[in-house]
Amino acid sequence: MGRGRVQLKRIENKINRQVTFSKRRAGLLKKAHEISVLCDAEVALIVFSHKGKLFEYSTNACMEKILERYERCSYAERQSVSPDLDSQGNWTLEYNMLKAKVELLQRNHRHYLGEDLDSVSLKELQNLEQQIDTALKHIRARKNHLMYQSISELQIKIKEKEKALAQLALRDQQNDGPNPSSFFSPQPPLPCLNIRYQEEDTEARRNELDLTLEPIYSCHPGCFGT
Amino acid sequence: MGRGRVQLKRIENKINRQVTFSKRRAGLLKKAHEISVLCDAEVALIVFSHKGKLFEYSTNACMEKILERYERCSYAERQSVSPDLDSQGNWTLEYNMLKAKVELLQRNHRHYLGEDLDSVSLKELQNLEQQIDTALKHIRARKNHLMYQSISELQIKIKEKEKALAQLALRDQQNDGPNPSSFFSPQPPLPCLNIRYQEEDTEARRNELDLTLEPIYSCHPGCFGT
DNA sequence: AACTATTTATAAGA
DNA sequence: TTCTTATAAATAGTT
Repeated sequence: MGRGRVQLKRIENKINRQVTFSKRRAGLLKKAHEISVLCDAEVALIVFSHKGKLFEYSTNACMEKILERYERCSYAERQSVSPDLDSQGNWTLEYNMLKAKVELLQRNHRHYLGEDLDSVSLKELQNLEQQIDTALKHIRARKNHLMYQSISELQIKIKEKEKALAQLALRDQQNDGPNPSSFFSPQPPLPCLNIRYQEEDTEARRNELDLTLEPIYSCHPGCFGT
Repeated sequence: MGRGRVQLKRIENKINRQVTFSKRRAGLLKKAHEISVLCDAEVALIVFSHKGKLFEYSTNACMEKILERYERCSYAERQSVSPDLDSQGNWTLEYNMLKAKVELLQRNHRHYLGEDLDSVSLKELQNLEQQIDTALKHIRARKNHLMYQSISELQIKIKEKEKALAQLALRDQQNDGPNPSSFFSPQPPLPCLNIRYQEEDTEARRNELDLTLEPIYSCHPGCFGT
């Protein structure tokens, strides 16, 4: 488009190059705008001149949005290109803080399990020991509480059963006349608690309330891999 | 450029729009490439079709570099553009996973401290108790180990001091002739260990090795605020 | 996808 | 730079 064919190679003449740059830049921006309007496309065009001057066009003048969209879309294609420096500003700060937090918590976690203690000082060990000792007391207290609770519940249940049986026996007696076999004495409370039943019951309740808790105390928590 | 003038407005006919988009897109990419080569310019061109498909051109195929340069250059112009939404695409996923991890770890943490046990089932309490009991044993073993170690070190130190004193006494004796006062018996090992010294010594070592450990076991770890 | 009549872009010159 | 103009390129509508 012009007098004489154009070879696709750098224009060596500085003046010519500058002139051509101005003209073609205008054309390029115009065409970018046109396709954007005509075809309802989103376009971002960034041009740096040889001397470093910046020219840009973006649909609806929201360059950032388009660049963001670009990063999102192109992520699927590239696998691990470093993310926009731009985006790193706030995100990476918080992200890295979170990461540090996780690491600290995990180390913490190991220490609470009595692992990786080599780097822990004597003073810290003493603190740790005291905290864990306290924790153990709380846990045992809570456990005892739960067990006493279940004992009470079981005893109440047994009493209800006894009452029901007694009423049934009474009715039998009224219907069939006196019957010595129905005059059994109330059963004494079971001396041996059915702890197994208690466990299952409690676990069932837990599963209703909090499904995510299960793996926490397992020895190999899947989601906390190194 | 074509049969009939083109109005700068969205092409309503879907087929037409799609065709025009294809043609003009090719032209635009070509022109972007041409200005890049002819004028030694750096160009980044991003086009999203109406349907969301991404097309791009960038000088030397280094889009990220150019976008970074753009961000750097345009930063001076804009003052406070909101952080990239773009970055959110990939980031938020990982970010949210991290956040969940932190929450889980923190809950874990509280449980290991014997707090917030209301939602923990009896079975879990038993696991927890056992794990913490084991941990406590490890911690106490490690603590004992450290204390025995420091006892040994202190005893060695004392022996060395004794030796030095004995030699000094010997020399005094040789230089000044026999002197009954220099014939003191070696000091017996201190019956009471100077634990305070030990603590400070250990803490000093810890501070060299690991500055970040300090707040872990305090009751109000600053960086773990709610 | 290919063709072609036109419009547009632009290289060179002023 | 900007304007002009001859000509190359791009492309709208058609096949």
